[in-house]
Amino acid sequence: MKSYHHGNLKQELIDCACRLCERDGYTKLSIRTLAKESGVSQTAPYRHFETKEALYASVATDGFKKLHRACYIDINKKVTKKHLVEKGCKYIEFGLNNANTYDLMFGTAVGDFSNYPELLETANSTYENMKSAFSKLANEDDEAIAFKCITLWSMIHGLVGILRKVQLVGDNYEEDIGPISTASLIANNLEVHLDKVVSGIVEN
Amino acid sequence: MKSYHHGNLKQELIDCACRLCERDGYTKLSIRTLAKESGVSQTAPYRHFETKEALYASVATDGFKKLHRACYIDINKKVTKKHLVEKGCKYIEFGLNNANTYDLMFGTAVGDFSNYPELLETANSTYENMKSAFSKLANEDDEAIAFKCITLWSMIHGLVGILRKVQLVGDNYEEDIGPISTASLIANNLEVHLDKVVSGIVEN
DNA sequence: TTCTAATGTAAGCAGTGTAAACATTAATGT
DNA sequence: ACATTAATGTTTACACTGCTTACATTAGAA
Repeated sequence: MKSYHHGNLKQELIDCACRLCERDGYTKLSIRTLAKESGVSQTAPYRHFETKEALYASVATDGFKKLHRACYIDINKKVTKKHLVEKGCKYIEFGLNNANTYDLMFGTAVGDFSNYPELLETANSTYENMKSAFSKLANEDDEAIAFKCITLWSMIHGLVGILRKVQLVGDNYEEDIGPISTASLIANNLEVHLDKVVSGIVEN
Repeated sequence: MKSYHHGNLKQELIDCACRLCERDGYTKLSIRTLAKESGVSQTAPYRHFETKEALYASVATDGFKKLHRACYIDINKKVTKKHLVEKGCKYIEFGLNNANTYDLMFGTAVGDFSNYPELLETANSTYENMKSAFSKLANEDDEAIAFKCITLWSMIHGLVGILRKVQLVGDNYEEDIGPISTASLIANNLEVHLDKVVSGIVEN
C-alpha cells in the first residue's frame, strides 16, 4: 500500500543517478528509467530537477564532495610536501576509479556551474583547500600560490585524462615501450611520479 | 536537376559535422539535421557511418590531423627545448580554440579508438612525433623517453582542461586572486609557464 | 478546517538513433 | 554491349528521449 507521495524522492533520485552514471556513463542515463527505478511516474523527477542538466549538476556535486573528502588536507596541522603528494595520488585514484562521474564533474555536460550554487561551492572547496595547503607550506603572496595551485591541479587532472585515454586506445598499439605500458608504469608508481612533479612546483 | 546520387556525400557529411560539432558541441549534432544540411534523406548518412560514434570518430580524426599539423616538430632538423615549448603552446591553443572538437578527441564519445584504425593511427602520430623529439633532444633509453612524453603530454592536456573549466565556472567567484584571474594570467603567459614545465622535465 | 503550495500522474509533442525493405545508379565481368 | 552486382540513395517505422501541459492528490500553514 504505497502512498501517493514518495516522501524522499529527490534524494533517492540523486543516489540512483549517481549509481547509474558511474556504472554506465552519464550519457546512458535517462530520466524515464530513473523514474522507473524509483517506482514513480515518468515526469515526477521534473518536480525536483528542472532539466536533465540540473540532475547532472547534483551528481557532479556529489562527486566533488567525495573528491574533497578523499583529498582533504588538514590545514590546522603542519603541512608538508608529502601531504600534497599523498593527496595528489588520492585525487588521481578517484579520477580513475570514478571515471564516469569524473567526466560529469570536469566535462561539459554541466555548462555553467554558476547556475548551481551548491555545485560551484563544492567544486571550489577542493581548490580552496589546496590553496591553503600551499600557503601553509611556504610563505608567498597569493598570486604565487594561486599559480602553483593551477599548475599542480592541471598536472594531476591531465594525468587522469591521459592515463584513461591511453588505456582506452586499446591493445593493438603493441610497441615494446608504447604509451600503454608507460602509462601503466606511471599508474603503478604514482607516488614516485607525483613526488617529482610536486617537488618541481614547490621548489620553484 | 539534382541526381539521385550525391557524389561526395561522405566527405561533405564529415566537413559539415566538423563545423557543427565545433560550433554547437558534439552533443547537439544529430544525424538528421546533418542529412538535411546536405540535402539528403534522413538515413542516407548510414550508408557511410554505421553509427553515430563512427561519425564522431571521423570528426575526431580530423581534429587529430589538425592538432598534428599545429604541433609537428621537424625531426630532421636539430631539436631544442624551445621547440617543445613552442609546440606545447600550439597544442594548448588548439585545445582552447577548438574546445568542442577537443572534447570529442579526448572525451568518451568515441569509446575505443581500436574500432577506428585511422583515428587510432592519427591520434598516435602526434604522440610519436613528440617521442621522436624527446629522443633527439637527449640520448636516453626508450622507457625514459616514453615517461617524459606522458608527463609532458599530461601536463599540457591538463592545462587545457583546467583553463577551460575554470573559465566555465563563471564570474561569481570574485576573489582578488581567484582561480579565474590566475588561469587568465597563465593563459596569457603560456610560453613562460610552459618553459618552466618543460625545463623541469628535460632536466630531470 | 480550509486553502495553498508541493508533489505526484496522464497524455502528448517534437525530436532522436537506427533497422528493414525497397529504388536507383555506378562499377564490373564476360 | 549488356547483364549482374555492389554501392548508395529513399521510405517507413519502431522504440526511445527530454520536456510541456493539464490535472490529481496530499501535506502543511492560516
